[in-house]
Amino acid sequence: MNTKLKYKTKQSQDIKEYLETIKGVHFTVNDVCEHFKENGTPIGMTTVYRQLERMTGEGSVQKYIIDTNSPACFEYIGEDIHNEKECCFHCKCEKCGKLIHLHCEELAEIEEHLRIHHSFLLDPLRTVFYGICESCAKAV
Amino acid sequence: MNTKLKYKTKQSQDIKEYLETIKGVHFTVNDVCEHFKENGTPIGMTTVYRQLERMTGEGSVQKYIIDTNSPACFEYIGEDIHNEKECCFHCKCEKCGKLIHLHCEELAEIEEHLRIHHSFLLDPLRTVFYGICESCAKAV
DNA sequence: TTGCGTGCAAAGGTTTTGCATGGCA
DNA sequence: TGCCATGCAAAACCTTTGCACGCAA
Repeated sequence: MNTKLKYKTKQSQDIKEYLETIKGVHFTVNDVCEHFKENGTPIGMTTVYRQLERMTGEGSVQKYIIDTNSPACFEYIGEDIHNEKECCFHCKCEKCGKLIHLHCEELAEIEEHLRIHHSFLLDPLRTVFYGICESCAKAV
Repeated sequence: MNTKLKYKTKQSQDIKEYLETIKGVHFTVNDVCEHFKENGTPIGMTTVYRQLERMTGEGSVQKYIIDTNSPACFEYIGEDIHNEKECCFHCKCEKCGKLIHLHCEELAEIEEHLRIHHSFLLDPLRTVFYGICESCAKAV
């Protein structure tokens, strides 16, 4: 599945260039397609899926599955991931569906706690905290 | 969506009875359908979906989304969950699929932290920690 | 009798696959 | 020229929805 890219095609380069501009931001396959459609140089949906799958395998892109009936969510991390020690968590609002990006040192301690006390190696990129966000809580 | 059950139908009772026998084990909608098909009293797929959705809303069933291309995973927790003030977390091993129940006071602090520092009301029943369990980590 | 739950069929949406074409090396 | 990446179309898949029927109260 994680086939290496052997040819440098215009599409794969365009996708990578675009992802560089939205580093750290969540997006869907459709978002990418729309961008290039508006840009005047449309890229096939299948190609986007395949490129993202490849990049996910390489580690430069992270894939999140938020809910059954919403499209998969991706995030471009970049190729220098190994330099960053920063731990990233996600909160998903069950009401409005908003996805919140958390870079919190204190939460990173969870990882340590689980490892030491429960012998469980947490995958922070895959783990999503579900609950109610601030604005939705106020609305009630 | 989370409509209350007003009539006690044979199907909803059968489903609940079956789930009692597989408490704490994860299953798919198809698993439930297959059980009743083999049992000689088939229950429609739609009904299973709707009952599980209702129970998820009530909190007696937890829903997990493991991967994009695999069906949603459910777990029957039971109805006595609300009597427990204890905070219950789940860890899911990404390799063997094992589901680990955690009753840890220290982890309950996450809830408080998210509420105070991030204004996020965590839903512990919905939240799953993903990672690698002890035995799978040793196997590597 | 009232109206809720059921279940079939169909729709809806996301993701994957087959295959011919075009582009990179 | 050889072969990979592309992209259209179609398939595959899970899940939801519409609607008529049957059953619980």
